[in-house]
Amino acid sequence: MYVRYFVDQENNMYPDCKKYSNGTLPVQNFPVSPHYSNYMGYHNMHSMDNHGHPSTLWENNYGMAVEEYNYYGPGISGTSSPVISGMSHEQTTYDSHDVHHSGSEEVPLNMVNIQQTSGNQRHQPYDWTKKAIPTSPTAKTRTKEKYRVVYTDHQRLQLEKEFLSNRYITIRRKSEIALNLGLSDRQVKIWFQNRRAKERKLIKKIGQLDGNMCSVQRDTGSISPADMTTVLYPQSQTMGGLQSINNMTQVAASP
DNA sequence: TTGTGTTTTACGACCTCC
DNA sequence: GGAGGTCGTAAAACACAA
Repeated sequence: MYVRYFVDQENNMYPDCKKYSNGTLPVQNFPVSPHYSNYMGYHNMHSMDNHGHPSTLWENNYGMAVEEYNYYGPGISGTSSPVISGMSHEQTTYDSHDVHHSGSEEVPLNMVNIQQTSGNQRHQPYDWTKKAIPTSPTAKTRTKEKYRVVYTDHQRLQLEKEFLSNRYITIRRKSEIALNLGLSDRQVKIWFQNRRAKERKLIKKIGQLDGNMCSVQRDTGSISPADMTTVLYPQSQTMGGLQSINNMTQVAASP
């Protein structure tokens, strides 16, 4: 559904190299749209109270997530990225121990083991819990007390890996990643949205700095996401870690 | 330490599609 | 009508120079 929409949209939107000056992505070979009419929403998003105990700050207001999906495409076929060549969805590893279970409840990683991430201990565990937390389940907006967690390096790294594999995530993969990383489906979805926006921003910036983007496409006929990834992240083939990704993006973003 | 610029989550508005 | 998309933006988190 939406996939075809974007294929069409992007085909129409970016018939030529102007797409880059618009800061948008090149056309991708997206899979045929998955059937996800049964998709009912995202999983519970848990939070913790001031004592570090899980609480359902944002309870699922949209019903239970449906675990069964009729069909899902094989992901982005024909877009095997050289950046992560050989890494399929199945090969993208997630550490099961990263999902912390408290009783029967699954607690988002970033709210549980921040202290475990990135030995530099840049993030202080539970710092966010020290701030005012809406006491009402309905107080989920940011109007008064903005609610924003900082994802762990591991979460971001895995999301980056997935993004390098597929710019657009299928319902199944979204659920899998959400489960494995202890995030909600909604968080994964929004992360991908923000990540695409970030890439468009980078592309736009690069396009402004270097008008060669048009010539790149002209020379290659069309530029694949993998090619674009190589342009954006020339050092990322080793996937040495999130820090390298961050450095690369910062380099790409810097004038 | 502080001020400032950048990046990262999260959301609302609006869109298209089915 | 509900899904997810982009776009713009708020605000927290972060980086870094002074």
